[in-house]
Amino acid sequence: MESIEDSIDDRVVTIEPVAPTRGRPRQFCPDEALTAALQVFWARGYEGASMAELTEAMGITKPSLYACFGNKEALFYKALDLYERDKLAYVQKALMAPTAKGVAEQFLRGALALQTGTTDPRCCLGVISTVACTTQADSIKHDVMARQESSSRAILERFERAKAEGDLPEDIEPKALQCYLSAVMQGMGVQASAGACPEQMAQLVETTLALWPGR
Amino acid sequence: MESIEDSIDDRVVTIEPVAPTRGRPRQFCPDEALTAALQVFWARGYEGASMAELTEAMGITKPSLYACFGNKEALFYKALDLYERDKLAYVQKALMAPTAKGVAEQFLRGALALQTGTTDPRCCLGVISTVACTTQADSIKHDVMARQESSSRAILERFERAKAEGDLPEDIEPKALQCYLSAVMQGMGVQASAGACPEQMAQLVETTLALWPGR
DNA sequence: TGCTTTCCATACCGAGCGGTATATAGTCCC
DNA sequence: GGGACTATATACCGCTCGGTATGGAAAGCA
Repeated sequence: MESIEDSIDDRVVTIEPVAPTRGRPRQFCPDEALTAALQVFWARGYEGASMAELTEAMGITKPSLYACFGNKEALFYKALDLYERDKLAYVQKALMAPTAKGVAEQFLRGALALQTGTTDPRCCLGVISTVACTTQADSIKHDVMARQESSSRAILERFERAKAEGDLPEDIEPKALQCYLSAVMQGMGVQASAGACPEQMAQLVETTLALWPGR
Repeated sequence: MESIEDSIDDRVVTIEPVAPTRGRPRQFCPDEALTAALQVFWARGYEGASMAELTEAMGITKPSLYACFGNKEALFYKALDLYERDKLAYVQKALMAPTAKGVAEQFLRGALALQTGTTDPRCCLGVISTVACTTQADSIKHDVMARQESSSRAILERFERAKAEGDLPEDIEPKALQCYLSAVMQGMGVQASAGACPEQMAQLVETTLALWPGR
């Protein structure tokens, strides 16, 4: 299997910045099609989403999909970019909260809102990809893990600053607290995937906040 | 697709209680084969494990597998029984701890030991099955969720008793605390699946215990 | 009106999937 | 020894998978 480095390198959510003026114009909107593809990947995971499902949801045929997006793997990466941009926008805002507890609150409430909404699939796409990609798609898994790692590092740095600023007790290790917060959010994703009711997940968030150390 | 009710109903880990004295004797040990199958399911999930992988790991051919275990679904259920019996034995012991915090500690340390061992796959088979079964295998998913639900109920009842006994603060809801503990353990599974190092996971356990309310 | 270029629709490809038909090998009862 | 019976080995089934070849349709340019 060949790598698709070139299609990974220029990761842009907008597929075709400038429309070619020659030839038959395409009869679908790439952004809308990508949004539909994201819904399918989000609901079924990378390996669980078949090309038949994808093309049907996107409203296009397979040759159109391959011409526009490359292949299944490249399509997933572009959908992942869209996911990060649209659905994970709360991450940047959360990191700017004034205290460590405020950061945790923003993260937990953001994840809760994402996972108890009615329009989008439940669970976190990252959790699905991390746990479910086993057979061939470990390049997918590694990429998703790398993205999660970069966000974990941002939280860690924020918590280190918080400890310096006195938001956290002396006996709390920032790294441990970041792992802990990540674990709670990932656990939320698993429970959402299992169909937990929104009230329970809200209780989970409140409990975590009630037990949070420091301010 | 036909249901396999009959093979689900008589769930026994030991496959054939009495060996038939007639005909050619089978040339493998069903229990050993099932143990090998469990390792494959555990590493790859239900849908990720192919019959080719399973038969190779079990050291038998496909007709032997089908004659002895039924089909892939029945094999998974029997492997799941074995998993619960062998790997989740700590659950029963954990419920008998004297305090709520003791229960949580036993659960967290049991899950930690299971997920940082070197011989077995990481992550929790339940988490894998809950998150990863999307396409056809929702009967698998529902069965796994039902088992998890029964264990959740046992924790809930234990926490209700703990609250009556004064182990938990008044403002802590047992149901919320059970969801919280489950989420932390499921999050541990996700991180183990992502390849987190044992030290980090141990820190996660310690942090959770340090923040635990009550005694 | 050609001609080039790009996109769409249908049908198809090899590979792998879960599952099985068939024939052969091995063990007990008579 | 000869059936009856059961397990094994090989080859195969229909199906779906991701991906593609091919021919025709729609646009700009001449």
